[in-house]
Amino acid sequence: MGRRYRGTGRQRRSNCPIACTLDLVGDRWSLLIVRDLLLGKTRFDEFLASEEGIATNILSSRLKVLENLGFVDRKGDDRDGRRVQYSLTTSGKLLGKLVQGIADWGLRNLPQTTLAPDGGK
Amino acid sequence: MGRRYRGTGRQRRSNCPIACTLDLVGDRWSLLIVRDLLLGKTRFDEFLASEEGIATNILSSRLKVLENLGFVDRKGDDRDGRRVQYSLTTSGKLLGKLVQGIADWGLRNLPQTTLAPDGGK
DNA sequence: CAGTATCCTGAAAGATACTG
DNA sequence: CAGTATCTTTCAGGATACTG
Repeated sequence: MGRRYRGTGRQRRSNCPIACTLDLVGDRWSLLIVRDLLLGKTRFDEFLASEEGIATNILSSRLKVLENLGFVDRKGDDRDGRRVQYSLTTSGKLLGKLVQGIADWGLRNLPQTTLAPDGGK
Repeated sequence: MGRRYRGTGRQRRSNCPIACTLDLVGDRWSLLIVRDLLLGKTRFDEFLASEEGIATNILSSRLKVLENLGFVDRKGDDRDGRRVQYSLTTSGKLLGKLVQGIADWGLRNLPQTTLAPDGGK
């Protein structure tokens, strides 16, 4: 139950908005989860199924961080633990815009990058 | 003299433009160097002086990667090793646009982030 | 000034087994 | 289905000394 406000738990290196963003969500997985949410995925298993292959413990941890940061909303049907749904908050959608910017840049500037052939699922 | 095309040397996890971008420049330091270049810094020592405190070996390594990726140009006065100048290539400036997008997002969405008080140097 | 070369450590990630 | 709990590994990053 360790209290950690920020992202991957790193210390904030400076007040630079770029450095802070990196310290918050600049890890290997967070933005890919945001991507999946943008694509309409809502469930734990769907994130797990993405081709990059995140581990369950990492996914769980990142979802909690994103929730704590106010980017992700978790709707839990808690007595039936099988209907949990994740979605982007308003704030998370703004982060999603940034993720889309990254996608746009990647598509234009990195050879052999393509949008997911599964069309979002 | 190990040959590594990509960024931090990670394997490409997928063809997703977001994942590839992260694998390429999604580490703790690369985009901060791009930031410094945007701010007009050109010399090794200037990057070292940034408040986040990058180590010499990491800086050296990242500059090489960014150069190999075509984002950074190194103008070396090689017999006088004291006049090396780094700058963004055309391609690097496009990456710079992405970095600015991150800065904008950070400024709007992360409390207590501010632009560098040193005004770019 | 602009790096290289080592050594070392911690934390992030990965693998796996298990649970309500 | 949606996680938790461990254990292990790796490797990116940090510290430091040295060099042309």
